[in-house]
Amino acid sequence: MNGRYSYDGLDRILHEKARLGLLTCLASHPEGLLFNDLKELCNLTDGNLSRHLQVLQQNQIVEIFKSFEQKRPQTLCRISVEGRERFLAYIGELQKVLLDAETTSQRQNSSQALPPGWVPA
Amino acid sequence: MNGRYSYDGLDRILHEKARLGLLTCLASHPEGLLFNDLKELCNLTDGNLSRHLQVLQQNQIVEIFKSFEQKRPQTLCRISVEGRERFLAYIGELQKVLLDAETTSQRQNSSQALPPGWVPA
DNA sequence: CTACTTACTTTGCGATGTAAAGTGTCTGAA
DNA sequence: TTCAGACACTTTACATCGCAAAGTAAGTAG
Repeated sequence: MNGRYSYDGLDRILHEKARLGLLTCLASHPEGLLFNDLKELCNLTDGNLSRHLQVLQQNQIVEIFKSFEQKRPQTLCRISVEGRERFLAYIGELQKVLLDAETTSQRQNSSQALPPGWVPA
Repeated sequence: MNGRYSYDGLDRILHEKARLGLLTCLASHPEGLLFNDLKELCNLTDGNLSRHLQVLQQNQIVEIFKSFEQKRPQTLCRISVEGRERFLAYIGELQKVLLDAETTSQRQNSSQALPPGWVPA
């Protein structure tokens, strides 16, 4: 059996600070969001956002659309059906982590009271 | 103001699949755990575990102790007081993510019905 | 004395995330 | 009409990171 605390369901693609923010954001806005909206909502730089969207698109987690609005290029980003599924599965695993974390024993070890024979490394 | 979805509280050191497992595990076992217990609980290879513990120790998140039990070296690992604080703060931020994720709109976009003028990238 | 096990540590390297630089188009001023 | 600057991204370069594989050291069995 796999380790109780291995959390294999934590999809590497989604388990990334920036991308986790992006996906959470996109999941709450199923109609899609523009590049600049995403940039500000997730507090990312242009290059950063571009790169992460590329990764998400290549993994079929988001769909990217282009157009020209008022003579300027615009990028619209939308979470895909598959992306939503993967995101929900990921979130489910996160809930497991939180559940495990809540069972954290309250008693503190206070950096002392170690059986003899142990020396700090 | 920072982006609504930037999740700055997601401490990079803790926001790592393996280390998140390790910390969750260690937080639930404040008396500490042996190298091999951790290895199995978190389903990690020796090298992997060694490396992550080193990172966690250098960041004062865990304390490492050595001893010889039955003529074999033993490594005991325990979450530090500071480590527990950082872990709880991290978990708090995770809860925010889950809360945001739950507000996910149910209506699906079904990969269609896009305003005209948009073309797939 | 040799091979094997245990308990890790170190090394090497490919993959990843990010800042900085670059590209292309449009707009307004000189 | 030319040049600077804004806008909307994309590409590049690099340093960091995670991980598997190899290495170390000490004890044990044959």
